[in-house]
This record gives sequence, structure tokens and C-alpha cells, in this order.
Amino acid sequence: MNMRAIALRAGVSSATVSRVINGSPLVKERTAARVREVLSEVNYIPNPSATTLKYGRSKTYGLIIPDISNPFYSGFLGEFEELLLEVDHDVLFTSAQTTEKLVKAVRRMLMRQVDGAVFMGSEFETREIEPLFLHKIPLVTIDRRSVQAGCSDVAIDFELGYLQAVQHLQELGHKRLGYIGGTEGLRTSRIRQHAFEAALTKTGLRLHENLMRIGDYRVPGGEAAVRSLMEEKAPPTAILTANDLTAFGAIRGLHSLGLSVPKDMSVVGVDDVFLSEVMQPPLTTIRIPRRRMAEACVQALHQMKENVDRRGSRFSVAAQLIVRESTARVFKQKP
Amino acid sequence: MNMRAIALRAGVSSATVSRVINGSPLVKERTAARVREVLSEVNYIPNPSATTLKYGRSKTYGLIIPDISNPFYSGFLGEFEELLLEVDHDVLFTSAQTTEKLVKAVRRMLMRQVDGAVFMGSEFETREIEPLFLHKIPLVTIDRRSVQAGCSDVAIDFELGYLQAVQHLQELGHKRLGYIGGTEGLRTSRIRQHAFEAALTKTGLRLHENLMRIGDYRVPGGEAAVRSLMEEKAPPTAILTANDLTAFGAIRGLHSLGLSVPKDMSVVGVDDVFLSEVMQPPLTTIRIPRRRMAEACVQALHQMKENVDRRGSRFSVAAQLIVRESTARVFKQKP
DNA sequence: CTGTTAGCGCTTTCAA
DNA sequence: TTGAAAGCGCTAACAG
Repeated sequence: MNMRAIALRAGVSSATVSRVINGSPLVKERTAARVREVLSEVNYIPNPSATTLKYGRSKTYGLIIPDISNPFYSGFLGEFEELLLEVDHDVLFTSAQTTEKLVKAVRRMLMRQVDGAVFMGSEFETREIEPLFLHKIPLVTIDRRSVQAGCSDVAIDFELGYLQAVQHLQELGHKRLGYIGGTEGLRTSRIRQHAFEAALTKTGLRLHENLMRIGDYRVPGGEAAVRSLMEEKAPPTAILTANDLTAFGAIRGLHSLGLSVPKDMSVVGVDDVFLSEVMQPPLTTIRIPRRRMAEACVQALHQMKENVDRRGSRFSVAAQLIVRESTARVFKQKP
Repeated sequence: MNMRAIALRAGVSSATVSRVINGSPLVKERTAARVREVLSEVNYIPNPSATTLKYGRSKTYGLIIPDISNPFYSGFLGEFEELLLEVDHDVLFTSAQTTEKLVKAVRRMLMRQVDGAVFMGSEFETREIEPLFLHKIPLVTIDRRSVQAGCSDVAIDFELGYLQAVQHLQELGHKRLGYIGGTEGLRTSRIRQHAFEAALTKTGLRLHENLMRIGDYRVPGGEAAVRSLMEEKAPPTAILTANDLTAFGAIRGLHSLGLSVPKDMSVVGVDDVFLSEVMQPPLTTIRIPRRRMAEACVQALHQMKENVDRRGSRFSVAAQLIVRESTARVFKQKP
């Protein structure tokens, strides 16, 4: 049931039907009413591929994430899809752990003529992403902290969150804080670590170089790191991490060493993923506001659509501490 | 850079380019080689909306799920997307908790001319899904246990899984088994409960009507149900549930009552979601093989594409017990 | 073996 | 205020 069929039934031309559907003011109200009547009678379903073919606009935004099984990303996808639904757009979802998959994902974006894309996760792989710029696809990156023509960035401000976390631990009597960071070489890993270090400086706590470890944003990395951390002569009394999965790994590692959280060790995560409050113990974590991230992405995308050649904008969403039960008063002070 | 441009550079017509791209045997190898050369030189990107417009085929499959924050669904999405990538198809992802959203989701499927759709989760809402049948869109349902023209079903076989779980508990000395089911009125809730009851029968254990509760497939439902369960004069020594989130809720409820899992109570989940082995305690659960589910869906979809009017097929994937640490020998037998 | 051409459904000039 | 028509890129039928 296409526009011509509608036009036929309404006794007008398909151009008029198109005008009515797109709310053009040029149509006489009487005519428009007749068309609308037919429209609802026959349950007309528009065919966007015609418009896409003609104008290269698809009412679709791409989303590239490294791994949907990470609940942080699936949570974001949920928010993103919900927002796009409101503005009548679809999402082209792709996961891209490897470079090879990323290349394919980018190609799919191009083929489907997405009106823009959000690129999350692993380091910005310039070479693979290049085609998006060439084809003037508006792009939003997360926490890359850099913008360019047709490319905006949504930064996650960790400063406040880590500061709150460190202050919280300080109030509980902790002095020796350990840190398990994210994968080496990622900008967001450096940013998180800097935020942690800045928090130490602000609170006057000492930075113990030997209590710093590298993780992988996943459970195994956190677990391995915490084991290494506990081999120190003077291990920390509390550990901050780069994300919740790392914190879960740390907690698991501690349990396997016969230690209890938060009795023997306090642990703080980052993200506040689904289930983090259901964990035992419920995780104290620095929440990244996924909804606001998604809102910023949509806003950035819309904004860039106006003029792809203009330099993109910077957005920022602030992470905040959520205190639950994985942190507690320090048990025994090392002298 | 479209086919005509390629044709121009290769000194052929766009029809020949099309034939080369689609692997037609009609093209002389020498010509084909020249075209292929140009193709890779200029990095040609096909425009599927032209094909979609012409033939109504989109190389896209729809996926309708109730809630992406449930890790079972995001896990499935990951598998599904990965499989579709291999066969060069995209996924149109929609979440549809409410009837209103479901209607919109179905409309989007129709607009985007999906080649088929997978409908997961809540009860089959016939009225809302109807348009998919009208438009002859191949459909796959999950555990609806019923097929029709253009509609296949992937059943989840819980019988073995629940039997293994009950046997496992029996071996640990448990006799009073509680059950927290899924939302009332859903077919899959009845199926799971029947599988549990059948397992009791087979193992010769008694079914305690007063130890049966209703959950909601989410954490709060499990928590509320377990509290109610523990108010019984003779509470169970082990609890089986309808899914992992329910089990997590149950464990949380037990903890808040000062009980320990598995020391005071054994708990068994269903799904084996991401993080269920990271939970404290790691969850003993009846794993639903998501990968094989996704494979069955893709197979069903492909199969129905051949002939939409033929009655769909039934597939079945078997759930299996994964023993971890939320189950243990019964502590104190009630006399 | 290769080229020409029609037409998928839509929107937007341009003409009336 | 409305209609006619072109054209987006692709593929298959048909012609050569």
C-alpha cells in the first residue's frame, strides 16, 4: 500500500499525499482531511528506503560498542534506543571487539547510510574510522576528549566521582589506597587514573606507586590485579578500580584469598551497572549517568546534522559516588 | 561512488558491474577481473536501499525483546548479531516492554522491510503481532511451543535441566524444595514450573504446594517471594527459580533475613547470565544455551524465507545444569 | 557475453 | 492549491 494507492483512493496525486504526510501547509485543509482519512483507513506504512535512496538520509543512527555482554554497554544501548524511538529513528547496532569487526561495522554504517554514529569503547582507531569522516557521517565519541569537524565528544567527568570516593574512604579511616586501572594505552584509562590521583592530592592522601595495578575492564583483570596487590608487604586497606567488572573481579579474588569485603578490604567500582547493587556485597561505585550520556549523544548528533563541516561540540556528564556496602571502616590500621 | 561510476571506469555497463558483484557466471573472466580491479581501487560501497526499494528485501532481521537490561537478552542479542554478521545481515533491534512500544516496534519492522523477525519474551500478543503475518514476515518465537504458517518456534527444553537440578539437590540431602516461578499467565512460566514438577515426580520427591511462589523474572520478585517462603512454618531447604534474576533476588532476600547461601539454603537459577558465576556465591544454574538458540533462530529464518506460506518448524534447545556454589549439602534436616 | 532499460516509492521542483 | 515528472541506485528481463 504505497502513496500512489492512497492518492488514487483519495482522488489526489501522490505529491499531495506526500505533502499531507509531511505536514506541508500548502494543502487545503479539506483535501488534507480526505487524505488523512484514507491514510488511517488503509493503515499506510511508509517505505523509508525510497527516501533513503533519494536523499541519502536513513533516520538511522549507528552504535559501535566493543562488547554487548558488558552490562554498561547494554544499559547504554537501552537508553539510546529509547531516546531514538521518541524522535522516530532506528539504531543500527554493531559490536566490534576486533579491528576486523570494526572495519565491517563501519562499512555497514556507510551502506545503511546512517545519519550519524556513536563510537564507544576502545581507543579511537583512526584508520578504521576514517571512512566515516570521508563520507561526512556525524560522529560522537565517548570520553576521547577531542573534537573535530563532524565529530563531537561526550566526556565523562570522573574528577568529582573519584574525589567523593576517596573522601568517603578517608572518612572511614583508610590511608593506603590501591588502584586497579583499565587497559593500558586507552585514553579513558589515563583519565580515570588521573582523576584518582587528583583526588589523592586534594585529600592529602599519599599516592603509593606500588599499590597501582593494571586491569582490563573485565572480571579476570580485576581478579589477577588484586592477587598481585595482596602480595605487597603492606597491601592497601581499600581499592578503587576503573570499572565495576574490575571491582567484581577484585572482590572475587579477595574472597578466593579468604578475605572478606568490606570487613578486610573496601572496594569501589565505576559505572553502576545493572546488578551491581545486587552483588554481595552491594557495590559502592561511581555511577556514570547512562541516560544523560545517551541524551548528550542524541543532541550532538542532531546538532552536527545541521552542518557536518563545523567543528563538533564537547559535552560532559559527571560521575557521582553511590555508597553501598562494599566499603566500610578500616579494620586494622597498619602502624 | 555508485555502480554507474564503476561501470564508467571499467568501460562496461552498470549491468555488468552488478553481475560481477553478484557473482553471475555470465561475465567473461577478463571483463570481471577488470571490474573487480576498479571495485577495489575506488572502495565501492553498495547501497542496499536501492535493492530494498526494488525487491522489498532488506538483509535485515528484526529482534523484539522486552528489556535489554536483562543480561539474558543482551547476551542473546550479542550472539544473534554475531551470527547475522557472518551471513551479511543487519539486526533491527527494538525493546518493547509495553503494548504501545510493541506496536511501534512492529511498525518499524514493517517499514524497514525486515526479512524476518525474532520475538522474545513476554506472552505472544497476537493482536499486536498480527501485522507481521499479514505482511508475510517470517517470524520466530521463543518457547511459545506453537507454530503456524510463516512462524517457527524455538522451544527451550527445561525438563532435563530441572531434573538434573533436583537430582543434584537430592544427592545433597534436600527433601523440601521450594520454587519461585515466573510471571503468572506466561506460557514459559507454566513450562518451567511443569518441568520442575516433573522432576519432583521422577525423583520421587514430594511437591509441597505451600512452597510454591510467583516471581516476575526480576530481582524484586525473587526477593519478595523468598521472604514469603521463609514465613512458612516449615520452609524449604533449597529453592529453585524460574530464572537467574529471580535467584539473585532470592539470595538477596535470604541475606537480608540473616541467612547464608548455600549454608542455610541452596538456590538454583535458570539462564546462566553473564556475572552469575561472579555472584557471591557463584550461582548454580540451569544454563540456556544462547548461542544455539540464536543459531536455531537464524536457521528458522532462512528456512522460512524460502516459503513463507509453509507451516514453520519447531526447534528445541536443551537447558543443562551448571553446578557452582549456591548449592550445598543440607545443613539441618527438619525432623 | 554485454548493454539498454524499466521500475521499485518517495519528495521536490516546476508548471499550471 | 494541486499535479506531472524526474531521479536516487540497483537488478533482471530482454535485446543484441
